[in-house]
Parts: sequence; structure tokens; C-alpha cells
Amino acid sequence: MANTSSYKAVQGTRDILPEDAPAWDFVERIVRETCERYGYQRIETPIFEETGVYARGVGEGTDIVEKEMYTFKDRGGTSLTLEPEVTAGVVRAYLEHGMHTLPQPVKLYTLRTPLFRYERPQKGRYREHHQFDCEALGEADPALDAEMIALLWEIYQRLGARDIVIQINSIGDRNCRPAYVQRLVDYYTPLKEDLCDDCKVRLVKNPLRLLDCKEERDQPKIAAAPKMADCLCEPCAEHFAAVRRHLDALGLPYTINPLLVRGLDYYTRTVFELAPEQGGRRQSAIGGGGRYDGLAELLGGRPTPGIGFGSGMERAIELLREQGVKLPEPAKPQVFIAALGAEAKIAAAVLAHDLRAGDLRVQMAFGERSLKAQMKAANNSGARWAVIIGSGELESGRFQVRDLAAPADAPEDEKQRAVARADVVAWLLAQCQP
RNA sequence: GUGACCGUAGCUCAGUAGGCAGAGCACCAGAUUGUGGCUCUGGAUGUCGCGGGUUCGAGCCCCGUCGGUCACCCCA
Repeated sequence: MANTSSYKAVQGTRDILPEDAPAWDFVERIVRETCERYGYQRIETPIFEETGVYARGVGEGTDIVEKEMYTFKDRGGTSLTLEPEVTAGVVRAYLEHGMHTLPQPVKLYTLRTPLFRYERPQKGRYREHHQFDCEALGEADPALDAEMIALLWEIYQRLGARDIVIQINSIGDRNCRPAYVQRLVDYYTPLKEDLCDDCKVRLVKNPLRLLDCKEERDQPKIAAAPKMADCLCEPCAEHFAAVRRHLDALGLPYTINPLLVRGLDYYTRTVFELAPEQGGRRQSAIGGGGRYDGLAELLGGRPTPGIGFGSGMERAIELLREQGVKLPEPAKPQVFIAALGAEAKIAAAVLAHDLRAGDLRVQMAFGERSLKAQMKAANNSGARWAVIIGSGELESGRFQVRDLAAPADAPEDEKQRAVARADVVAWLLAQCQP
């Protein structure tokens, strides 16, 4: 019979297997340490919210809300949605818990947050993926924008990623952006007939997106289009200039990309993205975010400035693998205990217990397998030391301890020795101390 | 939602012109009554993704469907 289940992980979801888990732990450790260094505190919000949190927060017209949310009614008839992005939920929590009474800004991060979007899976894009995410609320200072970009940058430096580039732009605020969008529409409307099909849709639905069309034929039109940077109102222009001064002073390698726009409605002023330099392909961005000074109001709260970013963990780990960064592997046992017979097995269990109390990683053989099979298991486990316990050892009170790392052609008495039962723990602890 | 390619053992993949479903790796056992790594011998394991069609006969041809991969849209 097949030992495979008829069930498979659902489309666009993946298991994090034991061989992968240490890499995840590594990324999380770096994120946690770096965030704490920058004064961020951990928060985790529920992985579902009332649908309105996202519908209002992210924006009714966005792709996420229009076609990607996992929305369902619970048994009480409430419409709930699996978290499609982090920011809206964190802002909801900030408002709900009255965090405006805390010293501002309130700086928060999340770790391995599962997010759900109903999309066609492809490289770097899954229906369930995970992000770490940083948000800073209650402060509009451009220095905070720069600090946050520096944080994201530093995380990837400490992860060991190479050739990462930062792109930034300002998309203005509610005062100057509508005028810019109108200018863009005015510019594009006469060219309409000559646009690619996608751009015809963008023109009416989301004109800012016209700027990142990839069609060759539309590139000259983009190049000649009015730029947001030339249309910013005075406060937005000053804010953007201040952000750049800070980034310059910090020595961060950023470039201004006047075509960088972000998909969610709530962004204002600063937007930024982190991507590998060579990532000409799509789906290469490993982090992105921006300021969202109007979001709290959209969720029914008092006006509260905020800025944040999310970064995709699957993409981060994949990038590190592609760049050949050495990632941690599963821990191997230091000691493997083989036993023959019921009495010996009890002695093995006790020895394992005592060695673990001494902080060693220990495995013992289970089942009734031959010593040969147990030694093979010991070898495959990666343990340095094997302890062998049989009736002879119980009688003599001396356990056999074998060095599995000894060369195959080493003399037998160098590979293996008898150690008095009472001394085995101390002997192995001494061998395994660094 | 659109398009291209691909679904054969746990994994990586062969499978000729439509004619008994295979290899390597991994796993288990033995070669040594209680000793791993190298070697040798043997063993178990499949709804050939699923459903239908053509055919005396389909892993192979046809249609549909589901899934995977990649790309578009969009995003991390």
C-alpha cells in the first residue's frame, strides 16, 4: 500500500521541514536582535480580523481587497478575513489599546507573521507566506523614516545578503497627490490608443501604476511623463529632502526611483523598497514599505502618523541560499546509545537522561534491532560518540564508548574503549566540552 | 483571472514503434550469535495525478480536470 496520504498541502502553501527550520530560526534571531537594538518591541496580532480592517485600511480598489482576500463568515455570521498584510492589524491594535498615551513613537515589530493572499503561486509568491514587519506610530519626523530604512538595510546586512539596493520615492500626501494623478491622467489620455491593454485599465483604475508598466512600447511615454517629485507640495518636498539628508548622513546606498509606487491606498510621502541588485526579474523585492499618515483615521481612530515595512521571509531565505550564504543546519546528537536487551535498554534510557541533564544532545536506539542496525543508525545520526550497552557491559559495569569520527582504518583500541558505568557521564561531558 | 511547460516508487528520473512498470539514491535484512563508514547479496514499496475516450491492448494517442513549475497581473 502507498504510505502517502491522499491529502496534499493546499495550493500555494508549503511545509517548513526540519532541514529548513534552522534557517528560519536564524532569520528570526537576526530580526529580533536588530529590532531590539533599534528600540522596537514585539507585537503579534491575530491572524484574522474583521474584514473591514483590511477593506477600509488597505483600500477597496486594491488588488488585495478586490480579489485576493480569504474572507469567510464565522458561525456567528461575522465577516472575517485572514490577514493579507500586517500594517492594518497593527494600527488597529495601537488604536484599540490606546497606545497614543505611550511615549511616541511606538515602535513595533512582528516575526514570522503568516499572511494569506489568493494569488496564482509562482517563484517567490505563495498563498501563505510569512513576513517580519516593523511599524512606528505616532511620529511624522522624517528622521524616523530614515531610521526605519536603515533598520531594514541593517537586517539584511547582518543576514549576510550582498548587493542589496534601496529605492525610495515620495508619492505626496492628500494635498498634492490628487493634483499629480490628474496631471498624469491628462498626460496619458491623448496617448490612450497607443497604450498596452494593461495600461488602458490602469489609466482609469490606478493611474500611478502606469509608471511601472514593463511593456517596451510604453517606456518612452513613462520617461516623458510628469514626475511626482516635481509636483510635491511644500511640506512633502521638505519631508522628502530631510529623509534624503538623513540617509546621506548615514551613508546608506539608496537611489531615488521616481517610478516607485506602491499598491496600497494608505501610503503617503515616503515609500521604499529593498531588492537584490541583479534582481531584474519580478518578485525580487525582499522588503517594502512607506509612510501611512492617514491610515489610523481610515480605521476610525484619531489622526496618527505612521511608517512601516514588511519583508518576505520565504524570499529572504531563498535569496540567501541563491547567494550561497551558509545557513544553520539541524542540530545533530552528540551521543547515540545502542542497547541490546530489555535491561540494557533501561540502562540506556537512564544514561540518556543523565547526559541530557548535562546539556548534551543524546539519542538512543528504539525497537529491537540488531547492534549492527543500531550502529548504522548511530552513524547516520551524525553523533560523534556511540555508547554500547549489552549483557556483558551490565555484568562488568563497564560500557563500551566508541568514537564514530575516528578514521576507518584506525586501530580498534583507538576507536573504542570501556568506561566504568559510574564515569560515563563525566567522561562524555569532558569529551563534548568545547 | 491569462499563458507556456510538466505530473511514473519516499527522492532524482528512464520507459524504445501503443505489447508483462524500471534504474540510481534512500530504506530494511543478510554476508560477521554484539559493532557504523567501503564492498557484495537479497527484499519491500506504484491507483504511471484523476476522470473519460480511441484501441484486441494505453505510462505512451485524444478530450477534460486537478496539481506543480515559470511568466503576466499584482505583491513580500
